[in-house]
Amino acid sequence: MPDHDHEFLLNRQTKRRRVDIGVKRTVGTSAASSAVSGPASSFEISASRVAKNAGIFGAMNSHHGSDQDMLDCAGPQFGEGGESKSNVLRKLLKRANSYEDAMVPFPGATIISQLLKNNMAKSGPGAGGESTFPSSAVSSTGSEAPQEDVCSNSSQDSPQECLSPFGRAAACHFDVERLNVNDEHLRAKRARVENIIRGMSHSPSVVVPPGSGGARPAERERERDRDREREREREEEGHGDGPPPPSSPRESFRENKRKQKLPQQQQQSFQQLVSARKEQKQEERRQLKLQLEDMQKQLRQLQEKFFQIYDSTDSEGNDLENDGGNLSEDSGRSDAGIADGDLDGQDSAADRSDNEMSDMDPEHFLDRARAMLREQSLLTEGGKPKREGPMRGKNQGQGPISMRAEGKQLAETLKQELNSAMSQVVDTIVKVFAKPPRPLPQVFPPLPTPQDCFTMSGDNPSVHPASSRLHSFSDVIIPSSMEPFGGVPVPSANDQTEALPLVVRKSSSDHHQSSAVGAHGGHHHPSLHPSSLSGNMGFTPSSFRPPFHFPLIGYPFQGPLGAPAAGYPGKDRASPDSMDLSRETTSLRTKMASNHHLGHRSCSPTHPGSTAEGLSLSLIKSECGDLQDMSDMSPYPGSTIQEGLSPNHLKKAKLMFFYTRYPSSNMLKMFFSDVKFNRCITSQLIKWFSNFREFYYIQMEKFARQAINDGVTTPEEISVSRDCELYRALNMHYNKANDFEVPERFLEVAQITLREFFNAIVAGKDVDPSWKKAIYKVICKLDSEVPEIFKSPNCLQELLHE
DNA sequence: TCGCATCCTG
DNA sequence: CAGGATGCGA
Repeated sequence: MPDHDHEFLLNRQTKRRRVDIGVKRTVGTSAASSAVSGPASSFEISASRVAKNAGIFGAMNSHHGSDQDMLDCAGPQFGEGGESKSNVLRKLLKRANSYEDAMVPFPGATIISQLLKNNMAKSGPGAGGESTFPSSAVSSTGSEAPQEDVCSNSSQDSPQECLSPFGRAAACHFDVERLNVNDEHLRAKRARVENIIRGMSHSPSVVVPPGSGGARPAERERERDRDREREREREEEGHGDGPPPPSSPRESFRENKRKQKLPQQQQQSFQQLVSARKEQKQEERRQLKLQLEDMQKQLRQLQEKFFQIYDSTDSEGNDLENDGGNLSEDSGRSDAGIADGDLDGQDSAADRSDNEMSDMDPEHFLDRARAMLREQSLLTEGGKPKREGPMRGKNQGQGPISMRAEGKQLAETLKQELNSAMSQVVDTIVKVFAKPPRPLPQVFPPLPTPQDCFTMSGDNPSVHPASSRLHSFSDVIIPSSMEPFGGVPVPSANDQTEALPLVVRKSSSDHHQSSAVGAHGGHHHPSLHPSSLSGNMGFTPSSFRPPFHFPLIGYPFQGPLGAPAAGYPGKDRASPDSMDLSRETTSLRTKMASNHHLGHRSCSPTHPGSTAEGLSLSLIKSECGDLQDMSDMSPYPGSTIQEGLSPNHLKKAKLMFFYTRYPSSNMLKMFFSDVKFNRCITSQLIKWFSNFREFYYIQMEKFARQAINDGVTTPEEISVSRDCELYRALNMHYNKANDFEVPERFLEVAQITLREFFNAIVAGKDVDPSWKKAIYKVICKLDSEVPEIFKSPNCLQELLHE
């Protein structure tokens, strides 16, 4: 919006300030904090999170467990070493995130290298007192391997390792002979475990976050080379404390790191014990890793099988024929997949042979799945014997075959379910909208009290009171026919076009539907309703009611109403109006949902006036109890309720202005009985008349002054006729089409008003800022009765066709 | 304080 | 014609 002048701006700002205050209050803390410190703090939060994640990335153990780990790590130092060590290991392996998750940030080779390196370091030269170098420089993968990396590695490795540098010193004292003896063994083990880990990191379930230094194939190669170098290095170091061979700075850093871990002074026996335990643990870890790897393998197999199942469901039709062919293909595929993601070839066979037993686990699982599927098929297809998997000649191929069949069956079952659900939904909808005319439930205008609602629907005991209540809409009665929709707010039910909610209650509510569904039918075209529902109210959350309510034309507010039936063909009468409405839709500036295009016709012939007039009645009754018998008085029953004011309503209001300049809200409700009244509608109508008056008085003042300027001296000289300028202006404003004969009384009132203005101006009262008030007081008493015809929602047609 | 009416502005 | 601001009366 353009800002015009300072005052406007000021006003705006004032208002805005108010709003902002409110916002501050509601959004309050976050807004205030975000003003200055908010972003910073949030950044800090996220930064800390990142740090934590970095911890996770940098360490096998996330920081959640680090405290405990540290405690555990500290344990051995105080004497309960063995127990806690194995506990730590178990804990590590049992971590909720699973081992492989923890491994993720670690290139498998690196982990193992680190682990083994730590182990080796213990058997490395006892060059104590070496300077400590930043461990980050040791990173073999180029990823920043922070100190905690080492620590957490070692924490998983051995508790003592966490106690760097002093605690580590204990662990890092070593036995040279033992190293020599174990070196080869260790190397072999290491290679093996590295391969395992590589295979793990190949596994599809192991996602190596990009940029986290994950072991990519090329990197792995380099890694392995580096590790070999390291081993060579260690060998050299192990045979003598000679100067480290000339190596790259990286290598020297690595060595320095190793030296950093070297002990200063420790008792040999304890170290030996520790070393022995380390060996044990190493073995244990290896076993565990192997197990883990096997489990991963099984997981992959499972994935393969499920993929096959879904493939078969996707391409059903030819899978029966192709099953045999696919068998080998599938088995080959799965084998290939395993081998591909597995162990770089070497050791894979041995590792797999280790775990043939555990291969049974997925099979068990699959058996269970098959059993379930069979059960399902029996239930759904009357126990048709299903083709069982043939003899289990091949372990790999058998699963896919039967799984294909079962998967296909599963797919069929699902399809059947979906089809039935969909057909149910469709039937429901068709029933709802295509049933023969029955008493139409109608959209209620705002019902201030539930009693009104009951009054209206109370005549019919079949209408559940609750169902005719407001449900989730504050001002809309959801007819009982909506109950089949799960009693959920209609908007959501319509918004969600999926069958889900419907399906859930389809059968249980079916007869509800059949009884209540008919209430919808009427003259509506079936196709009309979905659009109206989805387009106008579908997106309206039940908790949110727009200021100008969505139309519920399709849902007349009331079901079978024993109310007076006037047998009025409302549709015929209303349709012209609705046509007008649809023509003028675009010009309508009202914010309410423009429901007029559906407009004005959902009344049934049998229960016509009871809808609209009864509605207005209920409204009026709620606010002024003396009008309860208006339904009998109303000669124009038979229209439906609109949720908003249409251009025709505006036109009608303008015409009404010829009779009344100060209509009461009750009068408005009476005369706009086809509108579902609420506060906003009332305000809008009042505003309309206020605007009419504004224009009217402006014209009066203008012409009064003009008369004065023209030399008129006495009010008697002033008269308002149908050919005077004033009349034309007014007529142009309120009766633009000039298709309404302005009542004579209006001319009189205009004349009186003009003279009042004239007198006031002549008397100089216009210096008083509120000088018009006296005039208003006079004019407000000049209202005349508005013809009854204006009470008809279709008065425009009637009036304009007369 | 609320509702209404007017005034002002767009 | 609508929205906001303001003023006034109950």
